[in-house]
This record gives sequence, structure tokens and C-alpha cells, in this order.
Amino acid sequence: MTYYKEYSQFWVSVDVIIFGFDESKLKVLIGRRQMDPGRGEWSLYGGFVSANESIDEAAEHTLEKLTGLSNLYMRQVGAFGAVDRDPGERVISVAYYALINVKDYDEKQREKYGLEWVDINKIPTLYSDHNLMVEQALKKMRQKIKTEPISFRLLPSLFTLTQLQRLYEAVIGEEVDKRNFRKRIKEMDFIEKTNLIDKKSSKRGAALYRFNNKVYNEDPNFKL
Amino acid sequence: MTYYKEYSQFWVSVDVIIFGFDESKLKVLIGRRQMDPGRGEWSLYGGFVSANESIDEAAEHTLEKLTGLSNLYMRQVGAFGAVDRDPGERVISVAYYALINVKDYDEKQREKYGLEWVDINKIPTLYSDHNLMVEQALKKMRQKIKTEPISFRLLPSLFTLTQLQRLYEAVIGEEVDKRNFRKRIKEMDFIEKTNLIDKKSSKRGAALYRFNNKVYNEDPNFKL
DNA sequence: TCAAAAGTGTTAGATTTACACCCATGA
DNA sequence: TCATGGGTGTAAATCTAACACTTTTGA
Repeated sequence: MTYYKEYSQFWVSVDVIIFGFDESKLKVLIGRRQMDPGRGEWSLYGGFVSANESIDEAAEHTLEKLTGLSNLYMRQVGAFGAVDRDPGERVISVAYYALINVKDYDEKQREKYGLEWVDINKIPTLYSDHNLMVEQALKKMRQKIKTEPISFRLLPSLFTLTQLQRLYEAVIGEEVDKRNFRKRIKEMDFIEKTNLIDKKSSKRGAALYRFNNKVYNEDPNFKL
Repeated sequence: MTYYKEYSQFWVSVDVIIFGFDESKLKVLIGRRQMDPGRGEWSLYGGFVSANESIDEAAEHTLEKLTGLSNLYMRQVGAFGAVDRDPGERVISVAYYALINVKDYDEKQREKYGLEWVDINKIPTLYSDHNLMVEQALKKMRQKIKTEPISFRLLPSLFTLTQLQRLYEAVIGEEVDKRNFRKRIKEMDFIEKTNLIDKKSSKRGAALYRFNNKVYNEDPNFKL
């Protein structure tokens, strides 16, 4: 503490907006806050940054603790720093959003932390400024999904085009034309048709597709 | 300090990327760092967040102190939190970018703080992770300038279409077609032609335009 | 008189949107 | 046999991109 001792210090936390996709709905993982103040209120999951980790790492640790998964897609939303944002103390928080495939996520893990998947359109009032964080995270994600292949982080590794379309619609919040959507998909060589058939979703069965990251890297042109 | 005492606290600073436009170039205001560590290195201007202000306010205060101007356009870039980003101590910094009209900015103020306008394409190595901050700020600004009327924050209140075009080109980093550019401007009713003529830029003289915010708010359709 | 910047329209090509029917299958 | 979701192509409309010459005037 040699250089800056005259200045104030703050607690810094991270809050993670975890997006998942299920039943054609975009969902967020929220839980009941486990600590005071605000114990019992609906809240994002978060954690404090500790001295030996970067903010990014703190967010990764939080996410990994919660999901048991690593290498998830995660991006910073921004820093939230209103003086009274936390009802307890002055805490500055950095929000991140992460994408997970709901099927990879262990239900036991979910129950252990008392978390629930909540439809993005039915989010209750959350602790502190967490509603704001979710809103901003969604806005960022909407941008990204049009220009980067992040959809695949929310889907199983094999997916049907209808699933992909429903996901896209859930994220941008409006319906799109099936034929036009598929036309665009066909132009992206890194979205590969397998010869596997999904029989769960329809009687006829739907072709299963796969995202080929190697092909994508050779010609990273994604546009929805 | 009742709730979170077990957790670490951090210094939190703000760093401001101040963009200006002059001589058809996009510029950033940087100076020689006035404090240890890193005294004398090229650096963004920043300041520590204090206990009684939000991060946004801290950024506004920093900017106002530096420029003597208030109500400038400012947006958050994000939080930077690598453990060793600051060579002195662990400091988490939140970067902001601001837009100013170089002509509104008092030269005395600039000299007082030893600041220089540096071409965005000729930025020297800066203190800490400030180069990264500038890069990210520019990326964000590039997005914004296409969909929101922020150009006018970088220009005098009366400007010629050539100035507007040069600014746009400087920000996106490529030249655009004059006729197509002007066609798009004509469609935006909130960019109003005045009957004033600027004689500085050419012998013939160029019509001066003005951004009408009231008209913009009635039909906020901006697209470059 | 000429150099320098201002100002102005048209056309071809590319992209986007709208739209409707047949297919395969399990219940 | 029929209800359900899967799959497919074309044409009109819109948007984008390319392109060159005339005007004005101060030096």
C-alpha cells in the first residue's frame, strides 16, 4: 500500500447472467440470495473478487462453482457502480453473461444452489440492480448472436434447424421466416448437416446439424 | 463494514479516452503520467473513485476537471481487472470514452495538464493497459457512430457535409463515396441545412448544417 | 484562368422480404 | 387417414455501390 493509500477502497463483486435455452425459450438462471442483506430475494449469482484473481477469473470461478462446467462462453457486460446499488455496503459489481447448454447442466448442481431457469420475459424483481444487468446483458447478446456463432453454445452439439431458428427467435424476440432463415444457414459451410436424424421433435424426423469450428476459423463469416 | 468484511477491497479508478476531431483526423487526448508508478509515461487521464461518488460520477468529475466542460457525451467501455495491470498496486479500472469538440476545449486547460492530441493511428505505447482501453473504446465508438447521432458531439454546432464525412471516415477508418454519403444525410431531417456558408474550407463556400435534436427525438432514425 | 472543394442522379447488382405447398411418419 | 413438423424456390421490392461532371470563386 505504498502508492495510493490516500484513496478509498471498495469491495468488487462479479455477477453472472447465465443464459440457457429450453422449450423454445431463452432463460436465465436465478436463485434466492443466500446472504444478508437481501437474503431470500431473487438474485443473480455472484461472488466477490479476491486479491489474487482478475475480475475475469473471479467470474469464471463463480460460473464454474455454480455449473461444474468450464470453458463456457462468457463476456463482460460492464461495471455497475451507483453508490447505493447494494443495500448493505458500497460494492462495485462487474456483470458478465455466460451461455450454457441446459442439457449439460447437472440438475443436482442446480438444486444444490437453489437455482431456477426463468423465462427471459418473466423475470421477477431481482436484488439490487440485477434487473438492469440482465437487460444490458441481453442487449449485448442480441448484437452478438447476429454476427458471431454463439448460438451453438446454447444448443446441444447436434441440433435441428428448427431448434436453431427457435433459439434465434427467442433471443431477438421476434419470429423469422423459415425459408429465409434456412437459406442463410445453407450459405454457412461451417454449419454441417450430419446424416443423423432427430426423431424426438417430429414424426418425420429432422436432420441434425453440427457446428464445425475448424471450418468456421478458415472462413469466419457469420451473419444471421 | 458489517456485511462483507471477510472479502478483499480494491482501489478502483476510472480512465477516460477523450476523442476529438481535428484536421480530418480522429484524435485522443493523452498526457504524461503525473504520479508514481509510471511517472512520465504516456497515459490516459484518470482518477480514483471516491467513496461518495458512483463510478459514472467519478468519470464525469475526471472529465470535467480536465476539460472544464460538462454534459459531454460519455459511455462506459468496461472494467479492466487483470491482477498485475497496474505496476504499483492492484487497481481495478473502469474505462470510459468521451467525445468533445476540439474547438470548445480551452488550450490553456490542455497545457495546464500537459495533454496532447494524438492521432488515433499514431498512439504511442501507453501506461499499463491503456492501449487496450483505447482500442476497445474505438471499437465501441465505431459501432455507435453508425446508429446514433454522436458525430455532432465531435463537431462544431455548425458544420459542413464534408466535415461530417471526413469525421465518419476517420472513425470507421475507410473512405466513403461522397454522393452516397450525402444521399443518406438528406434522408435525415434532423440534419438541417442552414443558409449560412462556410468560406474557410473552400473558395466556393460550403453550406453549413446543424443537428436538430428536437426533430431527431420525434423520429430518431439514424443510419450511416 | 485555373486550382480546389462543393454539389448533384442514375443504373446495375446485391440483398432482403414475402409467400405456399408437398413430404414423411406415428398415432 | 390425418395431424404434425420438416423441407423446399421464386419473384418483387428494396437497398447498396459504383461512377463523372459542372459550379463557384479566390488567388
